[in-house]
Amino acid sequence: MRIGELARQSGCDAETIRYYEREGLLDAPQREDNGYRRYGDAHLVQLNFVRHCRSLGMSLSDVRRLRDFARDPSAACDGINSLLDRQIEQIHAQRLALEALESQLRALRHTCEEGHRASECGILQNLQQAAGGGPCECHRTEAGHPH
Amino acid sequence: MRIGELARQSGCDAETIRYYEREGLLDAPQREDNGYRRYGDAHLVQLNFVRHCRSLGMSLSDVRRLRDFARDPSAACDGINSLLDRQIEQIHAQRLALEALESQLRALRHTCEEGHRASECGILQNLQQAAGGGPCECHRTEAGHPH
DNA sequence: TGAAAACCCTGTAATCGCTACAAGGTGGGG
DNA sequence: CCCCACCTTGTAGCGATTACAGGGTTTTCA
Repeated sequence: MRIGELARQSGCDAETIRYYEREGLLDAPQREDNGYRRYGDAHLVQLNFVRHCRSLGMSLSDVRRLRDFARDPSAACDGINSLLDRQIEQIHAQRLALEALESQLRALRHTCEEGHRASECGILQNLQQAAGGGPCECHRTEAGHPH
Repeated sequence: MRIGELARQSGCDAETIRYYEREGLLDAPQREDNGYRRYGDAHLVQLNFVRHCRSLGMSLSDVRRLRDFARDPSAACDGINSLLDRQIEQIHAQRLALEALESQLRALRHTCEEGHRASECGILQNLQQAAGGGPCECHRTEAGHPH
């Protein structure tokens, strides 16, 4: 199949496929006489592998490492396990950070209703106070929360 | 104060400060005869404002918009509120995505213990199966989960 | 006084994972 | 023959920094 067909079957943009080839994540395909890339089913599997890993939040260099493991079936798989452990740890930390962020933003949001002028806006007041070194709703400490 | 001092007081790298100035997030400071930037306390407050908004996950263009609101105290603050609402919605969606990701990764991780060879590694098997169009632990449907 | 360390300047390129061109070649149908 | 869809390579853009290179200036310490 040609690159457009591979793009359709994988749901991946043709330019992204060429990008993966340049980055060494996809084997370079044969070429037709006119220079067009000619792919086989093995390329589709390779590409799905990359997309699936990406959907799990892995970086392209992580995908490259997994591909290397897959090509050397006798190698110890401890590297795979620790790669996943690191990935889980990273996602976990990001999730905790986003949870904190969301509650900070909600606290800040509660300091203003609609229809004010900017000078009376609790949100803006909080942000400006914080910039001046003062306290703010979004970064207040747990102790002493009035709710 | 000079840029190094401002960097120390704000906890922001000097190169980042120059970048903010180029991007119009920080007023251009006066210059000494030798061309060095000379900042006042107002600049520190401006910079803290930017850093605080960034710590809430806002983009630089959002910060610019907030700055514009802060400079026009008589403007309606509805724009500020909806900016925050959009920001909350975005962070919320990201958090949900990360939660799903984390549980997918943990499910995948459980398919392998240490000390195997790569060919026996459940993780790699799952990833390769998924690439071939088959089922995988990380993206299985809720129904029929054996645990 | 003189040298070294620490600071400052501008401008440019790198990061990551794509995405979007520009400028051209190829293939098949009406 | 023309048009449209497809393919090629190469280059530049996104966002928010970070990291130089290649210079000039100031401070410090012996």
